[in-house]
Amino acid sequence: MKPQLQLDRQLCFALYAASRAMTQVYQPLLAPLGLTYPQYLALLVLWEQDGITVKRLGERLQLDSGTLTPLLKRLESAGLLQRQRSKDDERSVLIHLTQTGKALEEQAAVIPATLSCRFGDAGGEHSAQLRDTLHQLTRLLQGSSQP
Amino acid sequence: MKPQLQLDRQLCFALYAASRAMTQVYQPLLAPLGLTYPQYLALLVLWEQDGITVKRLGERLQLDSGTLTPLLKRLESAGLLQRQRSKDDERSVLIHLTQTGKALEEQAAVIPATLSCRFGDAGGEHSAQLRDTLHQLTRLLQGSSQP
DNA sequence: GTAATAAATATTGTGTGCAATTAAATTGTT
DNA sequence: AACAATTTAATTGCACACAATATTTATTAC
Repeated sequence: MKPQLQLDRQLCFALYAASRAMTQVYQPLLAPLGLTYPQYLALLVLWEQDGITVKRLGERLQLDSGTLTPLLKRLESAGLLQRQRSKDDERSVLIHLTQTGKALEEQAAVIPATLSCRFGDAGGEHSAQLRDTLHQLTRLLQGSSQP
Repeated sequence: MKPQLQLDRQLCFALYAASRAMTQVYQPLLAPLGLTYPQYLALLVLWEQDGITVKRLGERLQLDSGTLTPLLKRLESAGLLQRQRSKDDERSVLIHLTQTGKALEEQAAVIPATLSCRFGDAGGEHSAQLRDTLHQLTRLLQGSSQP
């Protein structure tokens, strides 16, 4: 057995397990809103900036059209947003929240509060530091594949 | 706009993005071995402990049979392992690496070295600390859903 | 101004993840 | 022993991720 291959020593597995555990914590909070976790992330972006393109959304979430197109179609048929070709540049598709989609932000607003109640420090100093470390790591990892 | 809903403030998104970025770094290193990233993780466990059950593997990876059964079938048809019902308890399925599956460990062994070369500290103190923090977080998150 | 190139999205196909259900075997209880 | 409850995998169905390709539109070269 090669020690450098032990599962529990792998940063990659620690990330993978933590990310999935996090998703599972969100899932019951999102179910009442009829959202999946990636759909929620997409809406976080749209609540910040409505009327952006699929490309811009993909940049924020680090997801490509292969993932976003069907996801956005589902949100569209749920009545939360509309997709329409840009008139300036007909290659682009603009995403606009509907009133329903905008209104959902009110219900989503309680989620972070619920989580910090449940986990104490979840919104605090410690978690902000971890978050920043992870963002740094992400940049480092992404930088390596595009020299 | 509600500040507590900003994407970049969410620990959950930092995790999600980092985990996917990590997977993408591994992907080109695993492709020559004919492995996907979750398949690699499963093999990490099996190189540590051959002949375990699907249940035990699922406990280590935090994955259920819905994910593992098809994944293991693919590894079986790739000739890396065999699945057989336990004679002691016919509910269980034992997983045994083939010679090919065992031999693959040699090729996989260079992956951690490649990564620490590329990222400097990737195998060092700093990353070990991040890894432990993430494992703690995972335990915290998992504990909350099963009181 | 047209041909080549690039950019944005959509489509296709494969492989996860995971909830929910099913099926079979084992264990516990009476 | 008989039967209920539990355990273990497999199956089904849905929603991502993502590579690869196709399609449409815009930009660049000439």
